[in-house]
Amino acid sequence: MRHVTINDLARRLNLSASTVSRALRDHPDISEQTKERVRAIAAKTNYQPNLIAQSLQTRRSNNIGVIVPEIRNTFFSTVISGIEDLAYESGYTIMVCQSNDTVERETINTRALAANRVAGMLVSVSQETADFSHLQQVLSQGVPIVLFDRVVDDIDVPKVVVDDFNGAFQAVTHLIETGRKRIAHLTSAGYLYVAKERREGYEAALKAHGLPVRSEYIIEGGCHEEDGREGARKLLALQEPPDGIFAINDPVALGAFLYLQDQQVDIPGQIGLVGFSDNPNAMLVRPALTTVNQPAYEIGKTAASLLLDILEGRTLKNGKTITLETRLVVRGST
Amino acid sequence: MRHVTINDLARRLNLSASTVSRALRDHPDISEQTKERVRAIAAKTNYQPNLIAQSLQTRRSNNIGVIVPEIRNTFFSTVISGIEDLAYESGYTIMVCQSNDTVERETINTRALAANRVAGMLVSVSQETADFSHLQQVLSQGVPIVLFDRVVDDIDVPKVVVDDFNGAFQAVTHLIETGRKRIAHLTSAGYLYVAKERREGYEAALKAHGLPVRSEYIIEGGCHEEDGREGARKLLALQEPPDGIFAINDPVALGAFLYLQDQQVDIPGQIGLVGFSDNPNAMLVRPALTTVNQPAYEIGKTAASLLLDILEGRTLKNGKTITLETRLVVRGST
DNA sequence: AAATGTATTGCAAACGTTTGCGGCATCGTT
DNA sequence: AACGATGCCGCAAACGTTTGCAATACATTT
Repeated sequence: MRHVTINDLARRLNLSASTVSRALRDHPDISEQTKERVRAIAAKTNYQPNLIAQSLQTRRSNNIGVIVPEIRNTFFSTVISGIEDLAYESGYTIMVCQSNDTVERETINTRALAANRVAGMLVSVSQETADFSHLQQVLSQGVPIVLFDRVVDDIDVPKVVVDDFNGAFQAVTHLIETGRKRIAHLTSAGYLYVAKERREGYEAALKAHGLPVRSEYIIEGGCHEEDGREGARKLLALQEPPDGIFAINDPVALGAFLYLQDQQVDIPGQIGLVGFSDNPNAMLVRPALTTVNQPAYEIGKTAASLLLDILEGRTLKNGKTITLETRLVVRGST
Repeated sequence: MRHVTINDLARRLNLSASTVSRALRDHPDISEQTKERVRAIAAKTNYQPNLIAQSLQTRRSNNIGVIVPEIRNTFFSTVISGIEDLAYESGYTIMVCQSNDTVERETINTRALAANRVAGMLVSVSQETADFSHLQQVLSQGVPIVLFDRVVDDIDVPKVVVDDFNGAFQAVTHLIETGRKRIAHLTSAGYLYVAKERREGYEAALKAHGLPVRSEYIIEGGCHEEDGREGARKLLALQEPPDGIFAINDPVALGAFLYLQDQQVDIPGQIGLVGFSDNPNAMLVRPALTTVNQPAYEIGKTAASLLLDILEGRTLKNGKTITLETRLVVRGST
């Protein structure tokens, strides 16, 4: 009813703990015969090395921390899936925290992970995060960080992002090329890098086609479905409603979609709609949602592999940024 | 550039490590004055207790392991969300693993978590799992387990499930009451408890209304969207296709939905369709999918609270089963 | 004045590993 | 026969904590 230790094995075999330890790690100093004996009894008693003790001794850990705004949200859960798959292959375990999009909880999470002495962290910052001292503190303790998706500029670590600007540019260009002239943007309040990039892509596309950037067409809200509903409501209430909407992500786009549908607005006839992420459920609505594909699983794998490179000493911990390609997926909503 | 330890603090204050330790945990033996000094320098140097060392010493850990078939899959990610929220409140961190529905990886995961000396485990078994020795082994090491959703009968631990039988019974009854007589069931091959229960609910509802259980109407496949497509294809190919379909879960139902729609089948006119889980995207299709609501977030919270009860000694670790209610949500697909 | 009590601190062992170093056979070499 | 080399193993310290016990200083009581 208790975990069997290396000392238990040593006692049963009349050996010292050090010999058992070395035998288990196949040290050349130990004779093949005793190695056999040790392995046999280890298997028989279901011995499992205490990674806690091991970590303490070797000062290295085999788990990595992950912080995301929220675990439900299929984008992030898919990223986590990618992270876990790669971590698993490399013998790491992941500790997952969610910030619920508050800096406060994000800060507590970083502390908890640091206290747990994770080997490194993968984080996607909260919507509120404007100050990065909690991340700097982690770095100053020698714990490497890799940021993904929700990255921040002012911190020199590797980052994995998609080409948000270009994705947005393509999306809005597509709306324009299909004949829309009054194009609105549903974005999020806060300091999000992705929001900034996508908004700039939106504005650049308008300008590139000689269209004005109209502030009443830019609605700042949150990142969830209800924010999309709310944004669509505001847009419809304008005296000159838009004929195209580019949403910061698919949940927001779907919220807008459902609201517009409720209001008997014809999509794509009256208003064309484009999302961002290519969540699986973007294909479910009718007309299906045009969106920008963002390879969530790949992002997770890439971020994890970047971190593992650092942990295994294959690379430095400084800020190269990997930008994954986005791809416009045209469907019925435009 | 390294973690500051209790000894560092002791040295800087000309105190012993024990005094610092006691001061930090507010032990009455220590004078208020030195407590202040210790707290001050701890804050200033950003001291964080090494939980690894602490765990080793106290032989207790503050992280709990979670194993699910797959993290993407909104049902499980929502459950994890619930688990994390509750764990966070109680000062625990979660280590998340996915089995990808194989026993092999599930077994390795349990080992890894056990080696990490988690305080307890929350697991939803894989589709393949028929042998539970890996779970028994964990239990025999004194590590409590709580099963959720994908539970197994032959193991005496607390479990959190929904009333699968009844949910299925309601769903099929609803199909019958809306006039269908040839009702098919898309289920999964394997040993899944939930599959068994739902299938029994399906059969019981048929019998209760004097309808025959026809084996050609029961398609065993997997749990994903593509399995739903495939199942629907097989059903349509029958010389007497069904007029109602009850799917084991929403992904499968949506796969069937999309296939039927492709084939110009009228839903609900020609075939009525019911899913299980009430994923958010069940509302997105048109007609919206009738489904059985399964409170994923609640399941996570409940399972976590059960485990925490055990960990904090508020209850025993034996097998009470908590059954959460299911609720039929009638929408356009029936 | 001695004894007792109280407040505050330190010593040292322990948790389960890993690892440098030294010890002791056994063996082959000269 | 003496020597060094080699093979195999154990001692002990260390990782960063916690905690029982002892130690010290001072105040209080009889």
